Amino acid sequence: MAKVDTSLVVHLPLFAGVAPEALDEILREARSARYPKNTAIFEQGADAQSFFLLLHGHVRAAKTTPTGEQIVVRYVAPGETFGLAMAIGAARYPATAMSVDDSVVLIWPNSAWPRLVERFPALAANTLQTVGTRLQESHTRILEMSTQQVEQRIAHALLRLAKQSGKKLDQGIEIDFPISRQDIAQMTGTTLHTVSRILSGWESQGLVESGRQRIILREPHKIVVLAERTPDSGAA
Amino acid sequence: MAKVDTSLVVHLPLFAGVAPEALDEILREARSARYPKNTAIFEQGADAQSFFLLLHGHVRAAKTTPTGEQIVVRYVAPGETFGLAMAIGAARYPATAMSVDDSVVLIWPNSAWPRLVERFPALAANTLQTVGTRLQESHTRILEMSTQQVEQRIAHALLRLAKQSGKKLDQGIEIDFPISRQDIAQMTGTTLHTVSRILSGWESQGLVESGRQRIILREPHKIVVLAERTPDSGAA
DNA sequence: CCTGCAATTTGCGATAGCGCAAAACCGGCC
DNA sequence: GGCCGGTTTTGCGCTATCGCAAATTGCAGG
Repeated sequence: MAKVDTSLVVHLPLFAGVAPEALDEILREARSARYPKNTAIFEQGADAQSFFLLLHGHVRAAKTTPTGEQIVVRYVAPGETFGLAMAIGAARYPATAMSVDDSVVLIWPNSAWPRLVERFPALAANTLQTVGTRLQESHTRILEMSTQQVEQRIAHALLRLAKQSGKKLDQGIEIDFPISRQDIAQMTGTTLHTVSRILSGWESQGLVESGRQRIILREPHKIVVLAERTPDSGAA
Repeated sequence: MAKVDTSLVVHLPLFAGVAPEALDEILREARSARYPKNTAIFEQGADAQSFFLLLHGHVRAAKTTPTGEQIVVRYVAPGETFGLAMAIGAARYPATAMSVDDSVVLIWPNSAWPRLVERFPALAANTLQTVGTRLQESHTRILEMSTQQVEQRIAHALLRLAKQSGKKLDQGIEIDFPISRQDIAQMTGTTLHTVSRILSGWESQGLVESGRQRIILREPHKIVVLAERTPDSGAA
C-alpha cells in the first residue's frame, strides 16, 4: 500500500479539526489509485463499496436517465471528496464518476467509515458541511434553471468552473481540464447546439477564446455582467 | 417552557440511535412554538439563530432571487427538520420558511448544536443522512428539469407531494395542505398559467379533481404513467 | 346574502430554444 | 503526410411554453 504524505492533505476541509498526528491513522485505511483520462471510477447504480478523495486531476460526476440522457452533477476538483453514498445512507451510487484527466484518488472502503467517524467525529461534521454546501449549490442551480435563460446559466456555469478550476493566464482564465460543449449543455440544462451558438457569439465579441474541449475566459468581468443581466435589462 | 412528550418524537429519523432516556435531555434544550397559517418562521438572508423540527402542520421553504422570483425548495412535513443552516456551516438562512398551515415546531438555539452532537454523535450522522437524501432529491429535480417537459415534471411533483403529504380518500389522494397553481409552478420551474392549463386538461380527463389551493389525485396510477412517458412515446 | 379579493382559467400572439441535418474543423494516429 | 472519428459550427423550420390581458370563479368576511 502506497504511503501518502500527510502534508498533502492536512489542510483539506475533510480533515479540519483532526489532529495532524491522527491523520496517519486515517490515511492508513485508504489505498490510492490512479485513473487515466476517461476512466470510469464507479457507475451509477453499482453497489457503493468505497468513498473517495481526489488528489490530482478532475472527475466528472454525472447522472443518467433511464432513456440515456445525462446531466453533469458536478466536476470534482483536487481536495474534494466524492462517492459519499454510504455516508449519506445510500446503498448504491446515485451517479457515475469518470476521470476527465489523469487522476489520482484515495479510496476508503465504506466499512471504514463508521469506525473513522467514531474515532474522529470531526469527520462527520466536516462531511455534513460539505454535503450541506453542495445542497445549497444544487438549490442555486435549480433557481437558475427556473428563472434565467440559457445564456445566463452558461455564464454562471463557466464562472463557477473558472473559480473552482481556473488557471490564470495573461489572456484570461482557462478552465483547467477538457470540457466539451456537450458537457456544458449537461451542466446547464440545454443542448450542445445552443451552447455552441452562444459561445460562438461570445467569441466574436472577444469574451472568450475556445476550441476543442478548451475554454478561456478572456473577459471574465464582462461575463459576470452577462450572468447578472436580468431578462429585460436588454442588450443594445 | 412547554414540556414535549418524548413519545411523539422517539421514532423520528433525527433521533435514530439515541437512547430514549437521553431524548429528554435533548428536548429540554428546545422550546416549542406555534405559527398560524401563512406566518414567516425565518427569512432568507437573516442570521441563522435556530434550527427547527416540525411537529404539526406544513412549512414551505422557498428561495427568492434578487429580482423577486421565487422557487419552492421543498415542503416540510411533520417530523422533518428544517433551518439547519448552522449544521451545514451557513451563517444565514439560505431560504425563507413559512407555515402553510397552522404549525407547531420545536426550536433549538444553534448554540445547542455543538454540545448536542458531542453528546449524541448519532445526531450528526442522522442529519448527514437527511441532508444527503435531500441532496439526491435536488439532483433528481435538476435531472427532471433538464430532460423532461413541463407536464411530466408536474406529474412527478404532485406524486411526490402525494407520497409525502397525501391523505387517502375514497376518491383518490388529496394533498393535505393548501397549495396553489403558483406554488406548483415554483416547484417545477414553470408558470402558473401553464400549470393551470395542464391541470385543466387532467381534470377533463378525470385524472384529478382540483379547486382553490386544493388538489385530489383521482387516478394516481394514470398520473404515474404520464410522469414516466418519454417525449416520443406519444399520446394518441 | 352580498361584496371584494385572490386564485384560476383561457385566449392569443410572441419567441427562445430545440431538433435535425449537413458541413466544416481539428487533432491524433498510422 | 494523409486519413479517420469525434467535436464544433451553422442553417432552418418547429413547437412547447411563456407573457400579457381579460374574464371567471369561489371563498371569506361583514
